[in-house]
Amino acid sequence: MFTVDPKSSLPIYEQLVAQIIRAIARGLLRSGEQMPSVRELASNLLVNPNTVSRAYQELESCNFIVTMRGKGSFISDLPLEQVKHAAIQSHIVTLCTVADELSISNDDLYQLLIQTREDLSC
Amino acid sequence: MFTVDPKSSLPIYEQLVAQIIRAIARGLLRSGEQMPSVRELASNLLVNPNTVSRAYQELESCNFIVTMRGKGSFISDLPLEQVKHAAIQSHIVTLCTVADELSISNDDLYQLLIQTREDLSC
DNA sequence: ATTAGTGTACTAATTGAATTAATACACTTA
DNA sequence: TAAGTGTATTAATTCAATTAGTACACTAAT
Repeated sequence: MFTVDPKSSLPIYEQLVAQIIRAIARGLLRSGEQMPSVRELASNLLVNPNTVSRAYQELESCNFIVTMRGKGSFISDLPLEQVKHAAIQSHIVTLCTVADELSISNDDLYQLLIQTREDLSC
Repeated sequence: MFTVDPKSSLPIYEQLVAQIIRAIARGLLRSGEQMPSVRELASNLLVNPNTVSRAYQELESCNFIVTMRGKGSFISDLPLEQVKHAAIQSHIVTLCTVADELSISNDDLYQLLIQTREDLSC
């Protein structure tokens, strides 16, 4: 279900986080569904269980999953929109901070955003 | 004119970059004006000339200043708006990339932006 | 109680990037 | 030629990030 490249400069646990978020956003993983156990996934991917645990902790800190010691990790049942907004918030704060420092207006910011998204989708 | 804290976790050259950008955005440094030389500023701040040079290079890569070997570094004469947009572009790309991954719409993004900027100005 | 399953705390090794400095070089102008 | 400018190169150092080994803690079923 998931794959990992140990040679990538992107940390293994980040690779996992990205894949799992994508799977949730696409509806491949649904609310309440149980994730593979830390040891099981670690064994499949040939990495240390702590590495998978780290990924799960990142996901839990963004409320994408809920984890219960002794039971397992489960896809969160919070509204997906809410979770996604929380997940992107830090990036927005960063952008706004820089925009403030440079005195860039909201309108300018929005124009740049629209343009950039169009460019990225090509 | 500028100050620096060697004990800060923020690198010295980043501290300099931030201060100089702020000074330009506020009009304290004007188009065409010559910056202090690398050695002079380094000597004032008690840091290595390369550290100042690094800051100047960052600024030049964002087109805030123009630098000429043997002559000195000068505040860019590009339109300020253009320079500011270039300076914020990388943050926008990051945000858009994450938004794509989470399938967040432009409208949602804009709402979050507006809200965050209001919150920050309090 | 025991067992097998779950996640996690703690520690330590290792790597690797980031930062800064020393030094020597290259260019410009007077 | 001299004194000023920025910069390339190298290396030392620090420091955070990543990962793994191991032992612990919790849950549920038997």
